[in-house]
Amino acid sequence: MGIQEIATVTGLSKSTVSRALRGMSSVADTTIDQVRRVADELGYVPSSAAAGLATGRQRAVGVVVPVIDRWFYVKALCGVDAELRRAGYDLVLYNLGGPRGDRDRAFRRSMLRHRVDALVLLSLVLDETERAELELSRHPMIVIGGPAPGLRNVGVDDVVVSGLAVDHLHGLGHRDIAYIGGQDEDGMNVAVPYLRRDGFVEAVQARGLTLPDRWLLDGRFSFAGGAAAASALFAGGDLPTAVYCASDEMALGVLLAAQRAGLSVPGDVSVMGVDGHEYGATVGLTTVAQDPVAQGRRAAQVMIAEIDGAAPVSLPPEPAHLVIRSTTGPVRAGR
Amino acid sequence: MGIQEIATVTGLSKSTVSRALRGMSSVADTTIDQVRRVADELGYVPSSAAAGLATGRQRAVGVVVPVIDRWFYVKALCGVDAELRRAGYDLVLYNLGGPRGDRDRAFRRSMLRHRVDALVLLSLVLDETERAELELSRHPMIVIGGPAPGLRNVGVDDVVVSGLAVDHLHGLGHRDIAYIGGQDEDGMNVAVPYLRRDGFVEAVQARGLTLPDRWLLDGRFSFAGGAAAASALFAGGDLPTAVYCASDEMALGVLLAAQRAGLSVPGDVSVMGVDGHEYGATVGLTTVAQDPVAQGRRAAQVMIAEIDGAAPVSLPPEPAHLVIRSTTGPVRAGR
DNA sequence: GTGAAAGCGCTAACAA
DNA sequence: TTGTTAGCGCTTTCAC
Repeated sequence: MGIQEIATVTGLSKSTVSRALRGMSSVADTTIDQVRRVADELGYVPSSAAAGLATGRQRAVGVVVPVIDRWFYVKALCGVDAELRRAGYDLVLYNLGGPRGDRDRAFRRSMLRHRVDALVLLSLVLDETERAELELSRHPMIVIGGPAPGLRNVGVDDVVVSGLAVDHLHGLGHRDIAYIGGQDEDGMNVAVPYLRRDGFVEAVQARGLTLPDRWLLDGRFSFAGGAAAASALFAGGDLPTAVYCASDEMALGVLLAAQRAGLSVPGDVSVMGVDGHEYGATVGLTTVAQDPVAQGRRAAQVMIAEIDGAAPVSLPPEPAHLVIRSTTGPVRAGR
Repeated sequence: MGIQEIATVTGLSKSTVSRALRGMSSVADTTIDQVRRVADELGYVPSSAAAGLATGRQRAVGVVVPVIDRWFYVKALCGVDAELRRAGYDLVLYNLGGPRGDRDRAFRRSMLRHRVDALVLLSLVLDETERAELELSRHPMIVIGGPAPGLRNVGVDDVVVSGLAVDHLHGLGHRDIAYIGGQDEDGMNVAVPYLRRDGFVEAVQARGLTLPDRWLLDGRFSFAGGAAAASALFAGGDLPTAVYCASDEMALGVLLAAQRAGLSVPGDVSVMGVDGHEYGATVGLTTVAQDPVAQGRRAAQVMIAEIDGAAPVSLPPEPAHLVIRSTTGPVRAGR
């Protein structure tokens, strides 16, 4: 049931069996074959605890998420997972469980238990204590999503993202553009919403457009929130000709609200989002797409390299690009 | 940096420190306090590998998913996670990576490495070899979602689910009901789609309704698939008065298709789904809701109990209930 | 209430 | 190419 059994059955020593099992080149091919065969017959299952204890490497990386059920996190998780799987690493998922989750305990209790060799933090903002605690653990770590003080991150440049969106709308002749953003209370990196909004405001002002306060709306980064914000917007007088949403989910909500308000899209109002959510493709939503799966892969690659001793690298922003579909169009003559 | 340091600093023995750290009652309270204080000062972090090796318990459970980015799996994962966190267990995520993922390797390589004490399989159908291999590992295991041969499962009764839907529509006067289902290629338990469809066919026939083949459509369990199937349906002549979808995502697609076809909902056609997807609430989708988070919690509870030696229990079906919103209504007079 | 010592199953020098 | 010998950091009898 352990390496020892195989040793006695084959008449070899534990060490040779261990080496053979790992296919080390210093072992005779015939020996390797024999050991593997016997291992199979015996139904041998390696113990990662023992291996980990002996080597100090767990062959696992931890992924820390503020909450699980958000489009971005799920996609990024997929990417991290794919890369880890390729490299033969296991993935330990640490969910902070939202703002009400007991982060402290989660931190000490598990993440630091030497159970993982590196940490990928999804869009996470840590406070001082948390950072200090993690630093102590000397794990390589990286964050995906918004920038985090003192940690490297892989992610798009959110200011640029908003610039791309405004470019597109402005190019279509839009001068009256509303923004729906806000904060995702359950834990999106607080920086991202600000960056997208600031990028928007900047871009709009750079083009000399006016931006009344009532066109800066809060959609809580959710479908329902986007719908609610847009309903309010559409119910008032003085409509914008375009609505830029800081996420596709909110934009989908805006589309719903427009339909309910009897507004045609893009006839009466153009709508666009950010992300590249699957639903967007089928409803024809124009968006600034990013690739969170690729970001996840990238982060995992970097972590694996550093576990293997590579020097920490700094990372350029990930690409984001405009995907023009059918929810944006030229501003209607007469408006 | 280990238990030994604490021992030398406090002048106690390794064993006492170990006991104190775990708060065992045979240790003097003062000693416990002292040990804990010193541990904190030293920044002690326990090694789960060492503890696992010594005890044979990893305090971790594995969750195996066919793919990650599906609503149901994500929700169930949340539930499992919440319960594990409560109990101080870690969650190791094994993603089979869809049908093209190299399941074999995934199985042997990681899942069985004694890294976890139990396994929660999400909506998974295993082949003989896989089952045999897992059985060998002697882990407690359970599946969430569709029934799986030879394994316990927690999940709704999918035949009943479809019955509830047909009940509702029939009660509104609908006699011409189409069904959109199909298979989710990327790995949903193949049994679930069949059960929902069979439940539908059964219920419809029990009420003496006719069901032409062309009203049994394939929506691939996705938003885009539902939209495509419904577009085809709405483009033909001889419309049903209601469409029952085996998932909310497909139903959302149907809503989109109806809008595009110029059909009013529920005026021209009633639409309903299954699941309880968040988006459904904001668009007003009638559905048969289930609670995958609760199912995840339940599965995790059972696993934890069995790790602690509880006898395997068998589980009653999880509840599912009709949520009537605004996409279903009485069949229009004259139809 | 505490300590000494023997592992848990593997890897990694160091020899041979 | 293979074997010997120590551990990795913790838990757990068994004594005291």
